[in-house]
Amino acid sequence: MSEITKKSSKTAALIQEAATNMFATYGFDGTIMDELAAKTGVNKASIYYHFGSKQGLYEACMTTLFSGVANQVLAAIAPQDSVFDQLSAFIAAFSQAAYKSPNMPAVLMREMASSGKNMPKSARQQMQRLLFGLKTILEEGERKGLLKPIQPLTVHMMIVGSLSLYIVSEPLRRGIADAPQADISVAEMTEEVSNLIQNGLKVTEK
Amino acid sequence: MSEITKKSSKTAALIQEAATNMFATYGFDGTIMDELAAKTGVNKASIYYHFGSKQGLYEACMTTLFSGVANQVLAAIAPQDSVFDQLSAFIAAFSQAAYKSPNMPAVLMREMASSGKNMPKSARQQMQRLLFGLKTILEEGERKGLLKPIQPLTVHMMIVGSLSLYIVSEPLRRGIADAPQADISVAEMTEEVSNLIQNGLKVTEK
Amino acid sequence: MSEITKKSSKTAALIQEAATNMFATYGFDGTIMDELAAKTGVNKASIYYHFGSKQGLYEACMTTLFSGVANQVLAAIAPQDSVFDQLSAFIAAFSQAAYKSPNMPAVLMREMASSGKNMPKSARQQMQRLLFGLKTILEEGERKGLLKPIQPLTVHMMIVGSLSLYIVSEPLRRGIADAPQADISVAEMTEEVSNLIQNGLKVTEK
Amino acid sequence: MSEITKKSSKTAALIQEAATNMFATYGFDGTIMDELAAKTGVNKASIYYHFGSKQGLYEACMTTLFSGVANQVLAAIAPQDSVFDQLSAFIAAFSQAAYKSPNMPAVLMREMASSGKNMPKSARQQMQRLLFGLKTILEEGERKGLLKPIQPLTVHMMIVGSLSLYIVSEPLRRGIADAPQADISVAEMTEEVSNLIQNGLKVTEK
DNA sequence: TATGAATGAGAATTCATTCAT
DNA sequence: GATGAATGAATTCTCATTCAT
Repeated sequence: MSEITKKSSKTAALIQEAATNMFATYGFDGTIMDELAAKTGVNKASIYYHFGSKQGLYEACMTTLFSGVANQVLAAIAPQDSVFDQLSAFIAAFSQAAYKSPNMPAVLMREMASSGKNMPKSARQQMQRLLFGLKTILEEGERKGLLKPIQPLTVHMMIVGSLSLYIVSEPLRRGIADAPQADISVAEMTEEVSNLIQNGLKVTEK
Repeated sequence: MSEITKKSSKTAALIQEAATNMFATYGFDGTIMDELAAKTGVNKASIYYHFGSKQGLYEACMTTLFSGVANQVLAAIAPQDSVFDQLSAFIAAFSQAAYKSPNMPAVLMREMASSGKNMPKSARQQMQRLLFGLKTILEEGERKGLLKPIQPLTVHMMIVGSLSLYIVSEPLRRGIADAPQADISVAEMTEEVSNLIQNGLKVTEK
Repeated sequence: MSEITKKSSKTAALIQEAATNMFATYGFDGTIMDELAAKTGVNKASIYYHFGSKQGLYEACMTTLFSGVANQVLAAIAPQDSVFDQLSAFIAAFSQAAYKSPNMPAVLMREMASSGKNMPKSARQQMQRLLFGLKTILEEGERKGLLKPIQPLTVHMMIVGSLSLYIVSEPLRRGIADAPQADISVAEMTEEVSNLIQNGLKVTEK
Repeated sequence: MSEITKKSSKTAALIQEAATNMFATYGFDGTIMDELAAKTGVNKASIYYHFGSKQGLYEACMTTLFSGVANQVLAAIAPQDSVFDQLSAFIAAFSQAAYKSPNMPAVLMREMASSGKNMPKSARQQMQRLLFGLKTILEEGERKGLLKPIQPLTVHMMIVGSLSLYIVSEPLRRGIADAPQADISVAEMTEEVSNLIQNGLKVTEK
């Protein structure tokens, strides 16, 4: 709907998947339509037939990508009862979603860096859904006297920022980390982030 | 010498400053030499005279950008005595550096997203210096029984990731945050991050 | 049969009408099959089904267009007795035909400008019929001592050129004419052309 | 000035000349930038460097073309004293200008056919200058009782339309004219047009 | 140092046409 | 007859880089 006229077809899906990878890896400007065509074995004109333009293709990719992540995370917190389980589930689900689809954090960081210049509204709204979910958890925790008051956005940025950065930097890290062996798995890192945030937020009764 | 042939001059400085902005805003591929020339009023050939190539210009920009940040942060923790003060200073200094030069987090996120494809070694080393500084603090804290054991990289990612994301997303945020009034200042957010991390890491004697 | 394979049908007629407009407005090269399809609501492949190719479509359009005009003009002079009435009728009929179907003069001028590159033979023959009709009138007038001798082609060009130019330039004229109020109706202009030509050709007895 | 930034250089002149020919011969849409580059031996990018876009190039060509013609014609009538000599000179000069630069009538007819869609304002103004010159002549003749009253636009169309059509159709004519030998020279045709118009306009004292 | 001009190698987009259903 | 999908071959335009002055 709107201008993103995604005509269903295997070809379109094939293109979109490959394009999402390329956009995540090389960015919008670094992604080359010829290469996408070559990579998918699809004629360049077909890409334009299905998506209208590079921008249109990008928007289709972003919308699908971010709605997928938002759905996964929100689905993961729904069945949880306690505030801490919800927080745990939120972080774990986001981490898993990002890890399984590392395109998302890559694209997210790039878009953030350019103030979302190319980001379609629909993709932005998915991020809003996530933030809203987190906000609900934090407010409930605060109301019940379990969590210290804090700006949801701060927590959101800490979760999304740290995990995205970590996952995205996996290839690069071997060069920055002081020692390769110091590298830890995403699971471990997620665990640490989750603990740190929960410890940091927990109301400590004296 | 190396490859970064920065012949000092007012022109070169002018170019580099504008280029840093453009690289941060549009990325390496999205930055166009013609536009840089137009924006600075400098002849395109002059840019090549001063920096050799787009890549050379980029590296000069990155090196300056990141060494500045690393120097600031490390200078800020040096005079601190207690582990907590050092941690505090680290976070505050990084936040201030990023806030004063928002090009840095933008470039950082972009580079992370593309696995540091265009990042010169010298710029990477500056990031390593930062991580090493943080590691030193955390290890000392752990040795003294003040901090829980944690991977320095985790903390690094939380600090750098959350603050970078926050600062960089300032323009975009009005669209993502659920309510504009929920937007908080960088100082407040930094404070919250600092508290949360210190609370989360502090060893709690029962 | 020939090359103009016009399979009659409502669809074909619809296409041809819209195509004639587009060819007249944008020229052969400027007319785009996709746009024609969009404008008519007909599937692009259908156009090819009915007309074989863009060139085939063009030829069908041209033939219809020019034979219509030639028939109208020749039918108008047939019932006239005097040479002057015939000349009058010729000019008036051409003017009316061109006015009712301004596609014709537009296409005519374009084709002339490109040496009739795309013009099918059948359409050219219609123009020849017109010229032959005019020639017959002029020769008869000359034989009877009523008209000065002149090349029929000269008169033909004056009639066709001036009226075509005038009719076709109606939209543009508001910009060229020195004053909008100077703009006159096609009928008036035709009248003036007719008078001027007849006055100019009339043998003046002393 | 304006957007038509014609950076002076031999190359630019070379390009513009060849482009004018191509635009006249093939029309705007039919003119291919690659061919122009090949024809001139100039790199394609140079064309864009000098003229910015195909449209920009077109506008530069049109402006030069039409101002040349207007200048020639107006210069030719200036030294004439009598109204009839001025009229004669106008027609002869336009004919010669069109004959020497047959690009002009071709382009003119094409532009008229598309309502001047691509015609820059500056080129239109040149045509206005011409029309204004003719108007001045006709009004003076009328005031002196030498010429019948007539709309200047009618005469303008007869002159420009007939001569343009004639000159432009030279190649095509062999196919339309009833007999090749009936073809007459531009000079003869111009003479006939000139006589016809002057005879037709002359006030005949009884 | 500075600059106007030039260019090779792309890169996005278009368009007439075809084909399977 | 009709249609969605596909495609090869252009075609316009871009961009980093170079060069002569």
